[in-house]
Amino acid sequence: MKASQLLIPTLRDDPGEAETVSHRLMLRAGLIRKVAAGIYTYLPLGLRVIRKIEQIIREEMNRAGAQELLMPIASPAELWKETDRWDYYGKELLRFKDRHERDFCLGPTHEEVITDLFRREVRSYRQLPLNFYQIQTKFRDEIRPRFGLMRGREFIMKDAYSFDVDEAGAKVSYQKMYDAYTRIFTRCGLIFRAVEADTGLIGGDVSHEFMVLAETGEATVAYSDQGSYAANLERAEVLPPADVDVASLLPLTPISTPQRRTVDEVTAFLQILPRQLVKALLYRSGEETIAVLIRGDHEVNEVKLARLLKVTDVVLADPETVQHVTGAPPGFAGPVGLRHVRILADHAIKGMKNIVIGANKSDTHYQNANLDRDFTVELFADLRNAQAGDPSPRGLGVLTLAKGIEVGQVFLLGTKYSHKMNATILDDQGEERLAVMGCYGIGVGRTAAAAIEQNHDEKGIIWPFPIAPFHVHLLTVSQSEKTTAVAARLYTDLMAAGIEVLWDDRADRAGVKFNDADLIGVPFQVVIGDKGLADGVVEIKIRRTGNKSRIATDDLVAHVKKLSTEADPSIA
RNA sequence: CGGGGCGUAGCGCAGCCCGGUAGCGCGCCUGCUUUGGGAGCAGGAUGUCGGAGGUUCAAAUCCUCUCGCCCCGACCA
Repeated sequence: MKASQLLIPTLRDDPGEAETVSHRLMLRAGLIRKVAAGIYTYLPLGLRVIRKIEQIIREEMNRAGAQELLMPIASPAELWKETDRWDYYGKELLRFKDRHERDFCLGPTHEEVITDLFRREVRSYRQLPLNFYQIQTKFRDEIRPRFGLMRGREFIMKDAYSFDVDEAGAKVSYQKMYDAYTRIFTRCGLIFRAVEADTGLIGGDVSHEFMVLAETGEATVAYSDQGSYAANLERAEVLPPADVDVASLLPLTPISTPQRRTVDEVTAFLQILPRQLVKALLYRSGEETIAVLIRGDHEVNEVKLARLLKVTDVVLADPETVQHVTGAPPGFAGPVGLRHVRILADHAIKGMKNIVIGANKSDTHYQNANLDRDFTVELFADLRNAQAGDPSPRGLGVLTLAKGIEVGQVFLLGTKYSHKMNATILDDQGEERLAVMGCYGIGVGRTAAAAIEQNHDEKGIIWPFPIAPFHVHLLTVSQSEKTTAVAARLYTDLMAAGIEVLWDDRADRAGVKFNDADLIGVPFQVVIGDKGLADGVVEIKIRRTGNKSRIATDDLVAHVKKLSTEADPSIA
């Protein structure tokens, strides 16, 4: 296509509203424009990238045996009430009423709608397994949309739902999707890891997230430096420590710690290490208050805590509650003499001796507090975040932490939805059985954003070839008749050879075109000008490496074809 | 929702403290020159100063309310 006929509003300056790399570059390169917080228009160039990613997804989903359909974006409240998610999903579900005052919502995900379809249309195990997918706009009224397409409220998602007659079949379906996802993100040119994940609101038992490793990621991934173990930090298991402190018990001693509340303040004041101190944190879960003991240098993992308590979420208690429960302001809580609340502790506490801990009295801590002698713990559990250097829970290597962008997640749902919505089929014995489900999502726009996070330099985007908006950016750096004529011919020839070409035919100066081309990030730039044509050559620049070479005009098409095939074998 | 910040021309910003003519750079339009890494000269257009109310002879500027947006935290593809 010709740049003179496309809206590609590149920006010379960074827009003030964008901080992250992908958000900034998407705005600057003219891929997207904001309409409202977390809601964007995809401009022609941005849409081409989206369509490329969708196409890769479509091919791999089809190859994995899934079938495409399209569900509505508006869905009636009744379906959501069947699974209780009308209440459970909270404010993220954007609700509205139609003219007859009937409740509707914009679909944030489609388990209810697809399960409804399934129970109406599928009767027999002979029809299974089934896997339906769609690529569609979702709406989640996020608390805080941010980073452009990374976390929008309205976003394009591929969601798939598998139905099997039993758990074993569901696992096969799950594995097929896992494999398809691996191929999809590989084809998109991303460096990613599949990690064990928490199941959150969607529910179910087994889940993996596909994380694109990037500094700007919102999630933290813990992975073994030697083994295959990788998990979202929310879920990463921590083994109980092997070593036990064998020191002899010293007498419990109160010590004045005026105004020293935090771990840093107390340890500095007492000249001890954070690992010799235990924090007692009070959490609220519904009406209940729970004390959690955690080593000074560790962090509580609230997802683990909530799972242990079998609740959906826990929050730190407010200062009033702390005062009420412990009799002291926050910063001085401890298990010694603490009554009326359950006391849970991380495994690491078990082996500690002579610890420093809050005394439930303002400006006071205890030294040499000891388990059993001075306080008791109802339950020890894995309640902390993994840290770099922790042994891998699967025994091989130690954990490393990295930031990741979650571009996809797969869930083995089991019968959570089929049970609530009574989605049954007849098995080979003529018995009614609940369908066993899985669900599988990919954030399409987020994948594009993640690709930019991973592929850019100071000049702009460097698209991986398979998802680039165009393959070749043709730049005419002269307005001469000869240059224009050669460019027109190459433009046609390249397209005839199946190459997607963006021809910058604008009357701008060379510098403007070069800079825009580097910003937009099409993999190959072909520069046509009088200088080169005098020698019968054009120049080709590889955006990623910056390497430039001169190619005889007549050899260009074959050369580009070869480069393209190397860059994406699947187009051969 | 809590904390922080910002709304002035298409974009990036100054002006606000200390009330009185709305400004700069880029972009845009016209003409001439230029034409291989964001051109030069000349001329030109563009603002409900986010909105409403108030104070004042006078408000971008002070006060009150309100809306929007961004960033940090709790949620998620």
